[in-house]
Parts: sequence; structure tokens; C-alpha cells
Amino acid sequence: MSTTKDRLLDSAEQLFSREGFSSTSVRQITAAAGVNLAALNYHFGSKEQLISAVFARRLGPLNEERLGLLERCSRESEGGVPSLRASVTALVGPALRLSQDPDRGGERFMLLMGRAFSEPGHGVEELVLRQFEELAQRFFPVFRHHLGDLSEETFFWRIHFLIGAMAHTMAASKRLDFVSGGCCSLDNPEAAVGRLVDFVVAGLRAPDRVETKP
Amino acid sequence: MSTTKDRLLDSAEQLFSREGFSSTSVRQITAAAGVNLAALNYHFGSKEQLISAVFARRLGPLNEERLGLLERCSRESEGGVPSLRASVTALVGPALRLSQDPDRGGERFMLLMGRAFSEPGHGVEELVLRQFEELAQRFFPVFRHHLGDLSEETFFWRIHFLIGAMAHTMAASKRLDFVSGGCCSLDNPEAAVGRLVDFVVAGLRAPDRVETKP
DNA sequence: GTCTATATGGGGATAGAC
DNA sequence: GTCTATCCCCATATAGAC
Repeated sequence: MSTTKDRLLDSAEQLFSREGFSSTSVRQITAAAGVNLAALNYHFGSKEQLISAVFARRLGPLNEERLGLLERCSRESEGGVPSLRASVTALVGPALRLSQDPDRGGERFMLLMGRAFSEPGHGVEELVLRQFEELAQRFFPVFRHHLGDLSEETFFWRIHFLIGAMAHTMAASKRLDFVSGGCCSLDNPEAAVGRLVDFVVAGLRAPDRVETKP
Repeated sequence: MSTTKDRLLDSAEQLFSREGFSSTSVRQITAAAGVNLAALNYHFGSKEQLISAVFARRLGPLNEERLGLLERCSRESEGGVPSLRASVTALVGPALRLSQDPDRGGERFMLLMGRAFSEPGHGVEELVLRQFEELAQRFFPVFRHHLGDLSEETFFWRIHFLIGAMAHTMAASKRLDFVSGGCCSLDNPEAAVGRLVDFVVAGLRAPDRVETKP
């Protein structure tokens, strides 16, 4: 039997992903969860703290999975440094698989990640960026090891593009349907991971043609 | 002298980009514009129609610029087909330059584009996708001409990644500051365009390693 | 075209009984 | 932990005078 707290988290995740944070009222959430209006404030204190809780529930395990994969690749590689392809896969694979797993929020949670940045003022942006810092500390040095030819500026720009391609793939599968006229979809996560990694690794490895200003 | 209508559009653009659509009230908008509350409904009919108007004002000229650039490249190329690099530049260049031009909404409008997709229910998503269709009709055949080796499915996935990298670059310059520890920024749009094009063209051209299912 | 005043409805949060 | 009832505030939209 699911607890009141869990039902609130589930209903909130679903409604926030469909309607946005501001457009979703606590009355809608409690009604959908089949619990009393006052239970929300009792368990979470406020609507804002509920929003944070919705994110924290998914983000922790996701990032642990990414770090665990990276570590496994490190141990299995000679020299202790995983290949660029393997490390990019460790970063984007868990996220894309999560986005197709209905038991862990599936597509809903990925839509929410997009919203975290584009609908500010709920404290979520900070939460997500803080979680990201831990990833950066572990992943960036590995990337840098394979991309020593790039200037520092170009290196970070490339990371930025990588994040963009990944975020868009997670959050915008509906737009993929649209641009492809229906011929592509995300139902095969492993193929999507492969395609994303192909694209990103080639982009990261492109020669650095932009002069850094002196 | 700016008209009431323009002042409402400017204030709305600014507030929507900072706070989101639902969180911004018509009272805030009219107060910031220094006009009467009722003027908003008089000129635009409703808050929703104002939102659409904010987008339509910027999106039309932007896409015309992109199509114009593509056409110019076509005329200047032998055979009438511009290079992959030139056509990608025609697509992403105007958007990145716009995002740095305060006279045309600058960064504000780019944040709004992100919000258009992540805060639904205001009719904006449809508006943006409709505008995008015209771009697709002109740009996609050129891209396909240079990427004949890819399966159709992989081709559209690559376009999807291209859009992701572009959208993220436009909307998320603050996150670039963050991931780079402050060493990168968007103040030099031409360098940013160059870096984005380098990354994207290399990604598009990567060999197709994913088997299409039979 | 612009204003004031108001109609009408919903929002988040809480006090206090059970 | 859960409920009811309620406080107080703000939302969008419009009617009707100027």
C-alpha cells in the first residue's frame, strides 16, 4: 500500500509535468492523490518544498547510476581511464533509459527536468545544478583527457553542446516525432543512446577551428 | 514614442522570460508598462492572445532571416546547393545573434523560446512548431543532400540533436557560465556560432553505426 | 482609447477538532 | 495523521463612465 507521502509525490510529478508548477494547484494535487488538502502542508510544509522533493526523489539515484557506470568503466580500462565513448555513454545512457522507464517516472520526469530550468523561482534550478556539480567533478577530467587539443574555452563549449543534445533528447521526444514526420521515436532507448553517442563523440572530437582571443 | 501596444509587448516579454507565463499576472504586466489594467484586454483580448503576440513579433523576422541566408548561399554556390557548413550556419547564426541583440529582445526572447515548450497550455507550442515547418521544408533537403549515407531514421535523429545543441546554446547561457566555472560566455556571438557549427557538422557527418531494425 | 470599479472565481496556508 | 472550515489574498475579465 502506498503511503500518503508517496501518492502526493506521484500525483505532483504527473501534474507538474503536464501543467507546469505555477499552473498546478495544491488542490489539484491532493484531489488526484485522493488525500486531504491539508495533508500536503502537513507532510511537505509548502508547495515549494513538495516541488523540491519531487526532484530529489529521482535525481539522486540517476546520478549515482551514472557515477557507478563511470567507475566500472575506469576499473575495466587499462590505465584506469575509460574511453571517450564509454564515458559519454555512462553520462547519457542512464538518463535516456530512465526517460523510457515508466516505473521511475518515465517521460514525465524528463519533462520536469526541462521545466526546472525554464520555469524558475521554485528553487529547483539550484538543486539540479548542485547535483550536477558532482557529475562534473568526475566526468569532466575524463573528457578533458581525451580532448587535450582543444582550448579550454572550446572544451567547455563542447560540453555545453553535449548537454544540450542530451537534454533535448530526453525532454523533447514529441518534437522528434514532429520533425521526423513520425518516422522516429524513443521506444528503443539503446538505439537512441547509440545514436546520441555517435553524434556527440564526433562533435567533441572535431578540430578546434576557433581562435581564442589573445 | 512607443504605443501602448508596444509597451505591453515589451513588458510582457520581459516578465514572461523572468517569471514564466502562469506566474506573471496581467497586473504586473500593465504596471510595468505604465498602462491601465484594462488596456491589456482591450488591445489583445486576453492574456493568452498576448502571449501569442509576444512570440509572433520575434519569430517571423528571425525565420525570414534564416531563409534569406539559405537562399543567398544557394545562389552563390555552384550547382545551387550550399555546403553543409553554410546551411547549418544559416540556421543557427541568426538565432544566436538574436540572442545577443538587446534591441530585439536579446536573451529574454531566447529564454521564452525554451519556456514555449516546457510550460504548455498557452497555445505557444503549436505556434512555434508551425513556424518551424517552413524552415524544415527548406533546410532539411539541403542537409539530406550532404548526408545521403545515413538511414532516414538516423538522419532525423541527427537533426534532433542539432536542434538540441542550438536550443540549449540559445536558452542556457547561464548554465554555460556554470559548467565552465565562468571561463566561457556568449558575448562573442560569432565565435559561438563557429564553435556550434564545428560541433554540429562533425556530429552530423559521423558514420552511421546504428543498425535500422529490419 | 483610457479609466474606475467591480464581478466572480481560485489560490496557498492554517487553526483546531478528532 | 487526518479532517473541516476558514482566513486572506490575488487572479482574469468586463461594464460602463469619460
